[in-house]
Amino acid sequence: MGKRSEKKIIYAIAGPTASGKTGLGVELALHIGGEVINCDSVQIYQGIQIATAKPTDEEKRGVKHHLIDYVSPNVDYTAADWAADAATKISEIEARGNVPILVGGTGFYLRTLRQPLFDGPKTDDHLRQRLRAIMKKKSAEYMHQLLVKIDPYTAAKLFPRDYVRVNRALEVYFQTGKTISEQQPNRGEIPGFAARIRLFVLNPARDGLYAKIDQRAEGHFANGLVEEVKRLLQSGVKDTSNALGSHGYRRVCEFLRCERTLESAIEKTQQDVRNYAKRQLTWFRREEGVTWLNGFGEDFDIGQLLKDGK
RNA sequence: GGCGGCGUAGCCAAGUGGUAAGGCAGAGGUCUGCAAAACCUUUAUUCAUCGGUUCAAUUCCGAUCGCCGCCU
Repeated sequence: MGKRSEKKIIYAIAGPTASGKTGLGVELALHIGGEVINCDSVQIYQGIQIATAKPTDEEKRGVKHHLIDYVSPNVDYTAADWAADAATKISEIEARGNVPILVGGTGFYLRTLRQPLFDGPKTDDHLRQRLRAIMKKKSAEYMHQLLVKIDPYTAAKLFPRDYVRVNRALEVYFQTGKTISEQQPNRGEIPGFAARIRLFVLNPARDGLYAKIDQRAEGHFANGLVEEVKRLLQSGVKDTSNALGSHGYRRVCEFLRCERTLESAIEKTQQDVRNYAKRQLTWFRREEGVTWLNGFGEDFDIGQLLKDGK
């Protein structure tokens, strides 16, 4: 049994937003008896629907979907959380004799699954807020100067204004008493299934992709995105949460705070998503073992893909 | 028809008689527990066109074209 399972493939379908991952994933699942594991950092949240392009029941076509709609939007979920949850789902699905299919565009999550993060401390929200407060009074550069004294090696590798990473390095030091640079080499063990992951990345023509993104974002607003955000805020979701910081939501929150017009919220959202799609492509270009699919998901025939892959 | 203003990269826009700020978009990149985040790099042999003055013009002068405003 052991030898047999070593050969089983785990599929992953990634690519920029609006490239047709969802449809292709379902198509593949129907073809080979698969179950989808969501690999999108925002689709994991419950209650945020309209602008996330989560598959509807019709789109799922009876295929089981996991790690979707299952975390409260008040929780700040992380890549490490996802990697652990995804690993569990993979073994559960395979135990059922089905094929796991990872579908989503969060490259960092996927990488975390294949190459675990260093064995570091969980985020300490209190500490993070305190550091952020200091930064607000001083500056990002000030935090970087702090890091220069604590961990010059890491400080040298980071841009002074890249406060997300600078602050994490600071957090790790304050939490453990050891610098992040001395701990980072201690990565978690690569899971046994990692080598069985077969990664496809969709890559449609840029112009067509951008056009689709613009159209999609406009549709989200037309379908009541603003109302959805109002409901979420009323139900107690904080506008500082990761969930409401995502595309569309972030700009609607600004609109509701009267910081921009509705029209500019739409335009800015379109811009955000286009820029994001470009970054996703940059990410996957550096990822190991990618099979590129030059087109939208609907441009490919699964039967043919599987044949070509052999 | 007359008078005035304007014409700088895909867009917005600064500027000076001495050899083109900045922002956005675009492109490329970074990424070890916020990743739909955060950050980095890069983009005009050329300033509507033609001619003149000058050692030197995008900057001054003239003409032409285009746009805007006002007047008749």
